[in-house]
Amino acid sequence: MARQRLRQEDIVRAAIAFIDEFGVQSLSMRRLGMSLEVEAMALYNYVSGREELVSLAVDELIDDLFDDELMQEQPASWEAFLRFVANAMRDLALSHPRMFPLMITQPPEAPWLRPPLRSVRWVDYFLTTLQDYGFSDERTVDAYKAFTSFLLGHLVLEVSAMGIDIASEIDDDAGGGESEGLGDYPTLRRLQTMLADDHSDREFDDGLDDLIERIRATKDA
Amino acid sequence: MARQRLRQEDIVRAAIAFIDEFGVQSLSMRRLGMSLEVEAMALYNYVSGREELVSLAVDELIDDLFDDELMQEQPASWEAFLRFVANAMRDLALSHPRMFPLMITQPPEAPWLRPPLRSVRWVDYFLTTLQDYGFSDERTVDAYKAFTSFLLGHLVLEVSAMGIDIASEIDDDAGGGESEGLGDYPTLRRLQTMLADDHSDREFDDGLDDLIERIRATKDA
DNA sequence: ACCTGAACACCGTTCAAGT
DNA sequence: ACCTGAACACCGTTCAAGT
Repeated sequence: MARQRLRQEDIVRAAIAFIDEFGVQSLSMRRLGMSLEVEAMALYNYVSGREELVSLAVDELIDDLFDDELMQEQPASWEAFLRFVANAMRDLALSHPRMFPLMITQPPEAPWLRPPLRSVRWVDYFLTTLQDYGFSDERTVDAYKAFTSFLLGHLVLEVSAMGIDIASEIDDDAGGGESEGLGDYPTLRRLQTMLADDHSDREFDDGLDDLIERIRATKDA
Repeated sequence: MARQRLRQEDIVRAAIAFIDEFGVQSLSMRRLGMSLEVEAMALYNYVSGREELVSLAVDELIDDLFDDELMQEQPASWEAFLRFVANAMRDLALSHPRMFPLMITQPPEAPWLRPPLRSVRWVDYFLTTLQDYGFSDERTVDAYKAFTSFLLGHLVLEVSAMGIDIASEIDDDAGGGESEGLGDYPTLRRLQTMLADDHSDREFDDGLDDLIERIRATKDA
């Protein structure tokens, strides 16, 4: 049969593709094996089990982001750096909406690694860069905390608004069922279209501007 | 045997207790049945399946928060209201750390319901209250978006820092394994203790103060 | 009306056996 | 060294049967 040797990375990438398409709940060792034209049990030569596989999938995505986007060029300022990281992470979240909940939900390597920046390599790079731009230790840590908290809040909301059901592969009732039974909630009914208006891009940029403004204000205080 | 009749609410509360203790991944219909001294298959008379059960568990917690905390008294100002809701939600998240990821990860009733305020009743009440304090339509919606995004960011991070593994019931390697292999990351190593310092309470309060300040600044603009 | 027990089609994972 | 096939202990869910 001239079967090619499996490699852990191929398995992990297949898992990411599978989760992107069908959701984690649908990922089984047997089905993933099928997609790789191998018996499920062969996967155990490369990963210790399903749990580790999911964890590796998350790590892979985070590492990709680091390698592809960041090591390229040095940004011109710390503001540009924050914008760059924020937008790269946002692109990642929006292009893998079924993976993103796992990124923030899997336990990080250490409790002081805050999602979605969840690897020592990443966080060290982030902190070092800020320090290179003259941030003190205190301000570096403050900025890291404010930045992660901002990023997380926005991205979870954006992904959630995509209506992805991380649990099932089929949406029973897709589409924007509008004002179903909102009769008892007049305020909600009146504001509904404003709430549904999607200004994610602008909200994200404005929030980021705000954050940068606040960091700037305390940077040299 | 004088078996008591099951009720859906008892099943849902048992599911919450089970998830709190062991995590969602450990919840099975058979095990939950055992904890209620009933065969698993009896549960299907009250819930359509495991998926609905988890969804009901999330709703139950959100409803509890609404009933227990909010309907009590009218707060003295919109600032007091926001603080009240924020702290109530934070208490809920911290006392059910294994449920919280489900609250933000389950698809909401409508995509414009932003977690963790994920019920029409809740959101209508929130919006109505702000309007009672003189917020215009635009400012109400802006405040709602800023508030949910703030709350989500902070709470996800706090829960994540608790190191809860939503996937498994046993932590292989619990405890604060400190500076394992941080040799290649000097910045991280130096800032590690500052990062690990838990100032969640202060960060939350400061962030909330900030948010309220920003909302105040635009309220009558 | 509600619960049970057996059954079905799946899981994750182990392990002896093949090559 | 790596993959397979059978096996084990579990799942969620259906359904006929009991009471």
